[in-house]
Amino acid sequence: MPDHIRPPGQRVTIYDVAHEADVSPSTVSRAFSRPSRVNSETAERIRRVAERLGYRTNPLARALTTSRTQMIALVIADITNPVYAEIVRGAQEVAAEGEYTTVLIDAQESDRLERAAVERTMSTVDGIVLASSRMSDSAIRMVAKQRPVVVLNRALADVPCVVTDDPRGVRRAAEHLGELGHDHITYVAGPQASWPNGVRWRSLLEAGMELEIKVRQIGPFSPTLAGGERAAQELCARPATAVLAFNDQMAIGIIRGLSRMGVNVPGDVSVVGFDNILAADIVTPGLTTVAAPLYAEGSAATRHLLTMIEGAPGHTGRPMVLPVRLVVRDSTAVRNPSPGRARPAWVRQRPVPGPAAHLP
Amino acid sequence: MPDHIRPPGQRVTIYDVAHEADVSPSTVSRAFSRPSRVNSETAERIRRVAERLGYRTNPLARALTTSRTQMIALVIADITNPVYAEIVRGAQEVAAEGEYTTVLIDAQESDRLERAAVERTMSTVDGIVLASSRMSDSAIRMVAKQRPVVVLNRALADVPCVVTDDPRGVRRAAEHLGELGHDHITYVAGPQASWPNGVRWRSLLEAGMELEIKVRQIGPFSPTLAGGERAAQELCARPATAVLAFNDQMAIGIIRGLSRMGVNVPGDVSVVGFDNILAADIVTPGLTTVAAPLYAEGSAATRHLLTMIEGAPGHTGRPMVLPVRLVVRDSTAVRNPSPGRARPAWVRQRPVPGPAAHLP
DNA sequence: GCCGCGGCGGCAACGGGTTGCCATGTATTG
DNA sequence: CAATACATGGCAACCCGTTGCCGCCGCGGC
Repeated sequence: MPDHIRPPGQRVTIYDVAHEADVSPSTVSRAFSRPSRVNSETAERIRRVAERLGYRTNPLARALTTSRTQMIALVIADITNPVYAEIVRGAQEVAAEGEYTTVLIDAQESDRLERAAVERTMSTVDGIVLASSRMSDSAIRMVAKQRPVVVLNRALADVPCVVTDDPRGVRRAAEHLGELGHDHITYVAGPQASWPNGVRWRSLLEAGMELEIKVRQIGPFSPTLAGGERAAQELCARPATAVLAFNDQMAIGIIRGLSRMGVNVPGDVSVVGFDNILAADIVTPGLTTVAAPLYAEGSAATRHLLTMIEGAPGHTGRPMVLPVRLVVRDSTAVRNPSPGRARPAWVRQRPVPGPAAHLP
Repeated sequence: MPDHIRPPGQRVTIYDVAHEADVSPSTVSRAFSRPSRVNSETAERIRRVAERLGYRTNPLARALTTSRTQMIALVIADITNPVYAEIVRGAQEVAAEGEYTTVLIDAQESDRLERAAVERTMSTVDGIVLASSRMSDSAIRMVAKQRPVVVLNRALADVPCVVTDDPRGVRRAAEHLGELGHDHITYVAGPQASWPNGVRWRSLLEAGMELEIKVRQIGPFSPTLAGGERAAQELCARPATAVLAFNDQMAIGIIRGLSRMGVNVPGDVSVVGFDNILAADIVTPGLTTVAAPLYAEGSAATRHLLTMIEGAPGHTGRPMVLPVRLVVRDSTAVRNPSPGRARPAWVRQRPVPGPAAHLP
């Protein structure tokens, strides 16, 4: 029982410890932050007193002078989107190793909210990982000027970036569809503020050139199940036999929307997604999709961020590119032969709008 | 162009603004934190100068004296679990209204990690929402002694709590299964550290009593797809016609596991889940499940937390209970009649272990 | 015996705001 | 016109650690 009276609910400070251990506050401070700078016996005594009093160093006060909070921010575009879960895990793992706390910020797919949140948080963290940022390039650079920043899923000059090899993923998807006999691929676009959205479309354009597959784009749609279902409606008006969706959630929405309208996947339409989220495996039919190394994305970005925080210059040359792979499941199949017709067989002259038009 | 030379990369402080606006630092401080305390013209001038210089108040420095950081922590058990997404959204909404920043902490289903993270973060936030905490009661109380805390999905004396009406949800599920002719329900347990897990089991026991339905429990299993698949294996060894799973992810795992072994859902076995995650709607067959008002959970808990932070006494009497509802989809059906047999028809004498034992 | 050096601990300034208290100056009231 | 009240702004202490610098002490070398 400490004879020193501690008012309850009051934090214990180095001054309390110093008083109790009969040393100066600076010695207490050093006992924790620079143990080599103080006699080991004294340090031990201080540590024991601190323990007894329940002393915890106040990170805010420490940060005020050192301007290091041992916290990093991880900003994700949409917590509702399961892709981020694995990215978060990867980031947390690395951060924890380096004794950093990760604070997660959900931008809710909003440029404005993201900026506001970053603005507020910036000064309390040592660095920031922007995963799929919806902010403008200039806004990102502004942030990067004030704090170490690593950008994920987006390439940007002068700021360290980690991206996945989407062009290769798109290429593999296009090859796969081509091999199945498809000569036309419709890209269902996601948010225009999303950088990979542009990359994927351009990659598809390019792959289409080389593989002699025609491509077109519809959208943009919201990158959600609902967005996919809306896309399905539009697909009915402008039919296709092969669809590449911006992400898995949209792809699943498309499959559902199409099925509801009596279109068979993969019989009538093949659908490919992006990300390989868990649901891609549980939906019927299983979704063929381009899988990204999500965990690795999170950990790579964070590792890079930590080295920057430790003083290394941000490697701003080329973005770090992580490999992807095509996971083939049951949502893609050989093209439904529709001899002599430009349009696929399932298209009725007047596509029935709205839900539930099951074929007999 | 300010004539005052600002060294680049250096933060602008109230002293800079004070110098430029020709007032004392305290006046600048008040101009922001207590505008009524300073002449409105002066305040306006100060604000303009601050704007011009790009001044931002340093939240750490402010917190040092006020011990208010305008941040709250939201600790979730597992970011991989989609239920938390909506909870997070609800919490963020309310927090944002009150000008608070939400920092998310993922406990990764680990008591130890959760404690460590809370320990580290506690002193930098004004309050904490513990959503599905895996910590011990005493650990939670310890935290609650130092900071305002609201606990979600768990009831605990002396700490404000928000819970869902699981007993009623279980009761509704049992009634539903009973009406379909099931006289035996197997509960597939989730993590033992999860408080709702115990509640759900006990509620099922009770409902079984009243409705004259036999109940039993298997598990615990991990509350994931994989956990559900393992449970499916065990269900083969100890067959059942009706299953209530701890959550949707497990329920979906069970459906998949059973189908892989040739068991039909809902033909042979009815499955009910908990939470009504998005995937419950996209899995085949659609999952019958007990839906919780996730968004409301997050917002209610946070609202309560904010009032506590503003000084209101935490309402620790009875936990706040939110209503649930049963969402009936296709994973439940009339019990497969298996006349004169104690065991359901699909059980072979020696259940085939391992995957893929499709019936002809 | 004197000097230099290394180990250790204290002093005091600092980081960036916040706030209690007081000194003005002006408006209100009797 | 004196007395009082209020609006406004400055001074200085404080929040809690961190760190540059200095002084003290003991030891070894010349």
